[in-house]
Amino acid sequence: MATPTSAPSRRRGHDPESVLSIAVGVFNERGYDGTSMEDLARALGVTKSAIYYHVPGKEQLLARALDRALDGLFELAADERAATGAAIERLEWVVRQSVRLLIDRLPYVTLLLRVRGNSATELAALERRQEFDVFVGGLVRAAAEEGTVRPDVDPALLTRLLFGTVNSIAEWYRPAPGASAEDLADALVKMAFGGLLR
Amino acid sequence: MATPTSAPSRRRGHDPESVLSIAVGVFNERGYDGTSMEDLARALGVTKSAIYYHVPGKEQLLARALDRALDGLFELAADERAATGAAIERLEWVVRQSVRLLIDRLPYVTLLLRVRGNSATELAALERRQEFDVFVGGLVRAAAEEGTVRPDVDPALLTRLLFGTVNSIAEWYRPAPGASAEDLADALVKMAFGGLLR
DNA sequence: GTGTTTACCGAACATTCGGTCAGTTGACAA
DNA sequence: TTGTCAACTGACCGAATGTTCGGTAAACAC
Repeated sequence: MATPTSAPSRRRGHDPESVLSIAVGVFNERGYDGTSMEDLARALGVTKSAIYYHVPGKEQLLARALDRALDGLFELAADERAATGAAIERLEWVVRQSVRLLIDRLPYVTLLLRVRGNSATELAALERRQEFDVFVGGLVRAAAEEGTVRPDVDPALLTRLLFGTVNSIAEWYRPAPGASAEDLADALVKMAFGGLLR
Repeated sequence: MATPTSAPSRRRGHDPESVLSIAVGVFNERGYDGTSMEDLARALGVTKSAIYYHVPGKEQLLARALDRALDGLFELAADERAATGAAIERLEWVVRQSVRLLIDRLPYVTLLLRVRGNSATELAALERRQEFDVFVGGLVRAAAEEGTVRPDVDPALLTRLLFGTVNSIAEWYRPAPGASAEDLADALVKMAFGGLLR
C-alpha cells in the first residue's frame, strides 16, 4: 500500500502546475489584462502573496500557458504525417490534429488565440504562431499546385478561412460527453473540405 | 463658397466621434482592459483630462462602440431579405451582409467579437449578440428542414462553424484596394456553402 | 525534541489606474 | 476692446495594480 518514494497524493496545497491550470481558466474568463492577481488568489483559495511562492509572476504564468499551446502546434507540424503523402491528405491530417489539440489543450490554445502583442512575452508567442501559419499556408499552396483544391480562390485566402474556422471552435466549444474531438473534426472536415475540394 | 451655417470643416480639435474612432483603434490594438486613458490621450494628441470633455468615460466609449456593431447586426436581421424566400437564400444573404458589415465597421465588430462579459456593459452586449446568434441558428435550422443543407451534421454545429468562419475574418482582414467586401464574401460563400449544401 | 522545509499570511511597497476640477488659451462676435 | 465659449492643461484624488518581505504554523527528517 505504501509507495516507496514520493507518496501518490501529497498533502493539500498548490504547486506550479495547479496554479497554472487555474490561472489559465481565469485568464480565459476575464481576459489576461482583465485578471488581477487578487482574482487569481480568490480562485486559488489563497492570498495574493502565496501565488509568488509557486510562480515568479503574472507574465510568467502567461508565458508558460502560451508555450503549452505552441509546443503542441509545433509537435504536430513536425510529425511525419504532415510531411509525406499527397498535400491534400497532409492538410486534412493537420486540420484534424489541430482540432484535436485545440480541444485537448482548450484553455491554453484559447489564450494563445487571444494574444495581441502587448508585451515581449506576447510578441514572442505571436511570432511562433505566425511560423505555424506559414507552415499551413504552404500546405494549402502545395495542394493548390497539386490541383486538389478549387482554383477560383486564392490559396492564402483559403488558408485563412480554413484555419479561421478551426480556431473559431475555441469561442464556443465546451467539453461534454456527447461531443468528442473526433466527431467535431469530422463535421468540420465535411463542411470545409466539401467546399474546398475540386 | 461660404456655407451659411456650421462651416464644413471646423477648426482643429476633437469631437465625440473622432475620440470614439481613435479609441476603438487603440482598444483593438491593446485590448480594452490593456488600454489606459493615458494610452488614449497619447493617441489623440491631448491630455487625459481632455478626453473627459468629449466623452463621459472609458466604459461609455466601449458601450458606444459595441452599439455601433450590434445596431448593424440587428438592422441586417430586420431586413425584408432576411425574412422572405427560401431559407437557404435568406441564409446566404445574411452571411454576405455579415461579411459586408464586418468590413464596413471592422473596428467596432472586432471589438464586439472580443467582449467577454467583464462589466454590465459587456454583459449587455453579449446578450444582444446572442440574440443575433439565435436568429441565424434559426435560419440554418429552417434550411435543414427545407432539405437544402447536408443532413449528416447538426444544424446548430453548422451554424457555429459557418459564423465562426465569418467572424474569423476580423482576425486578419485589413482594408486594401485589392480586397473588397464583395470578393471576400464570394470566396467565403464558395467555400462554406460548397461544403454546406446537399 | 530539534531543526528544516513547505506553503502560506498580512502588511506594506511603488506605480498606475480612471476620473475630477479649477483654471488657461485662443478664436470669434459685438 | 471686451466678452464669450469651446477646447484644453496640469495638478491632483482615492482606489487598484503587481510585487516584496518578514513572519509563522504545520508537516516532516533525524
